Amino acid sequence: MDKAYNHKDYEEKIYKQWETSGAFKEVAGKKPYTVLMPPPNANASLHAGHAMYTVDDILVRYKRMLGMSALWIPGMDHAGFETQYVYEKHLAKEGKSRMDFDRKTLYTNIFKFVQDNSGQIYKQFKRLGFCADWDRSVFTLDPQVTKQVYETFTKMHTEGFVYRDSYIVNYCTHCGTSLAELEVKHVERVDPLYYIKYGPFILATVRPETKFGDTAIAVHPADKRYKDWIGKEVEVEGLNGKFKLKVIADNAVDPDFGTGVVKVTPGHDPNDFEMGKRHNLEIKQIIDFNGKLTPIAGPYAGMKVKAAREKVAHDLQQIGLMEKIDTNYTHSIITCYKCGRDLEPLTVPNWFIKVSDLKKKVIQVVEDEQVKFHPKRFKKHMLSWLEIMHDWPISRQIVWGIRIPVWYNIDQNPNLVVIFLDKNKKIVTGETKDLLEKHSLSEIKAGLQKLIAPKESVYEISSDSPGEKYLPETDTFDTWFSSGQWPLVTLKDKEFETRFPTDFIGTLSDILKFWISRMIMFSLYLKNEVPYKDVYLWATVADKEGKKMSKSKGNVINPLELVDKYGADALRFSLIYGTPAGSKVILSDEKVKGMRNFSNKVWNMGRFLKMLIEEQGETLIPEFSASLETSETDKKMVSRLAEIIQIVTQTLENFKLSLAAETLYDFIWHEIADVYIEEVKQRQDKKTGLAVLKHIYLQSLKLLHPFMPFVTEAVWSELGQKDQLIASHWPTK
RNA sequence: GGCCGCUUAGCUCAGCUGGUAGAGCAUUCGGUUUACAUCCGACAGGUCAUAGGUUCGAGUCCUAUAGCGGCCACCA
Repeated sequence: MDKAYNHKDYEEKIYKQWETSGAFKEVAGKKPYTVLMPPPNANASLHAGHAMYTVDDILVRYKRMLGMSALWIPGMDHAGFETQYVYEKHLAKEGKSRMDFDRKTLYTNIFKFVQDNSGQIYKQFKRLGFCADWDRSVFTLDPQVTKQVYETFTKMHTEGFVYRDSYIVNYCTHCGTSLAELEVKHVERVDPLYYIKYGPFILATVRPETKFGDTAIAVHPADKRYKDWIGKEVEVEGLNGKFKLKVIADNAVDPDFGTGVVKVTPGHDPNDFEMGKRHNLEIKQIIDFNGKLTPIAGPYAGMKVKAAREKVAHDLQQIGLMEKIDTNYTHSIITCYKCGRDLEPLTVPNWFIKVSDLKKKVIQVVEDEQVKFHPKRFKKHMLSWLEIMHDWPISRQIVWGIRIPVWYNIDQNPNLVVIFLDKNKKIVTGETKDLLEKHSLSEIKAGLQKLIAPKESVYEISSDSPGEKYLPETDTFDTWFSSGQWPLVTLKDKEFETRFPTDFIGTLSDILKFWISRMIMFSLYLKNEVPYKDVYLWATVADKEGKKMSKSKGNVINPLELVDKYGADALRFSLIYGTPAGSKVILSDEKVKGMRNFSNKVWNMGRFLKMLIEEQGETLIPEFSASLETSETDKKMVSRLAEIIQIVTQTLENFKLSLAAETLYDFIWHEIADVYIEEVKQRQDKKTGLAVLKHIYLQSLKLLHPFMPFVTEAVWSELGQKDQLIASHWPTK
């Protein structure tokens, strides 16, 4: 044995041994324990956050040693928007964009791209020692997933949970897609606040260019200044002729902002959109998907939004309708988190899931703790989110994903808006009834990029085309719609009898509401059972300054560099030691180094023990047993071990992994090494002491194994143990 | 504005169902360098944010206040 534990000599070798011996497989006839791995993006590579999967690995190893049929099922997510964006950046380098391809080609290309880049992350997971059953890996675009998603959609449609409606989305006219709440970035900015004359009123707005889309004027119901106007129609002088607007009263209006009067533009503001729903207001689309004003804006049609804003403001000033401009107004705007440009709220027809009935059950199981959260406070988070959870728009205007299985008959729907590449590869946009005069249907089908079907379109649900005269829906499902069914697509049919609900799932708090809530919802809807019993909130990995690691901050640490330097065990222990669930962990070189020292200590204890035994003559050391004549110190250590076993088992059962790790660290280092070994070392006759010491040390290796699998396995075999430590039994006393 | 969390040794943080405080790192001193990329021992360092309350007893429960952080909403 070398003087120091050199992780590079062991990790790869040991991992192979585990894998080829089938140690990661389930075992027939034993009580099942099931953990689902949250699927990382298929084209991603490992970042510090993924290293927190260590928590899952520890539990799986522990339960396996307890004698359960532990199964950790891995997978990968196609990660719709995220992946398509990465691919498009890649395209941009070649001077191309997605507009150069028809839908089908683009999809195929992204598929190839993902395939080339995937697999990397599993290799990296293996370097961290993760003991998942890799043969069971599921990709969210695998046929069985698509099949399940289609079935769910069809069932929900039949039972009235699916509807179409226009929906206001935060649309990036540059990236050509709508963004989810998660993808939106809020930015503080100073913009001019225009006070413009509006009929009898003066109102403040930062967006004068949207006035062509106004369909009401609103005031607060309790505002005395405007009380008499409520319900009346007023005539407003515009830049495009006069028009009449109704004055409505709505609580959403802040009487203290500006003059207390606001213009309502349901087509281009989320707040106004909601107000429009409450008051049944007309939606006028005055900005198109290219970020240009539509013909409704009259002389301003075709102008880009920003230019139009300046021109409108200027023109209003010219004709004396501009009261004043506050140039010092700070407000928060939403921007695209990818390209940084301002987002445009636009309405598009969207597919929705009605959640009010579905979420009731979810609230109940969370309240009853059929699903438990660790730490507990996230139960409250979840409940408060569920309360405000609104209907779920499930369609995304991107290619990379599972297509919504809907088809439109062209004879029945003459007004489908179609964007396609004609046979000369030129983009053509228009409505089917016009397009079909110049183009054949097959030409449209071949070059199809996007289809926008008006809300009242007639459609059929089917995975394949129902006939010749059909065009497909081009929207894909929200990624959460498929990953929300993760528990249902990872298990095999018969496993629902034995492994469902699964036992445990680990996650980060930021996707608790997007992912965890939806999995529970789908699971209750389709199986009438919760998907798992315990939800563990991983700590977020932060840098030395305590800031969350993110690419944009440039403070990411590649965990593999730390593995190279200090070993997988050291990194794993750093993430667990001193890190309760739901907290944050500061990953610094010093900490990992400190933990490397611990793994080295464990190694040297084993090495020293072996030396002492060989010195005494191996055959002369008695077997450890309860009847062995031992000294007081030996006895004390044996009972101390029993206590430690109890504490570690208990803390693991309660998901207090950090306490378990700290207990082991202290016991092994400061009780066994510092005190007990030192004492045995001094003895004249070491034989009995060594028997006890060996026993205690080996039992401790078992306890430590889930946390530091490599060094424990290495030293275990160096001490002549024949069977693998990973397959040994968890000590009970 | 709403909700949640945090505030404990110089730093990073543990402290479960209440019984008058712990670890790691750093610092200082000593030892070892024939288990240990070192390691061991020791000293020092905290009125547990503040103010009330419940209790025989509170870092631990309750209320209020302050500072910090997070999430959500609003921002026309």
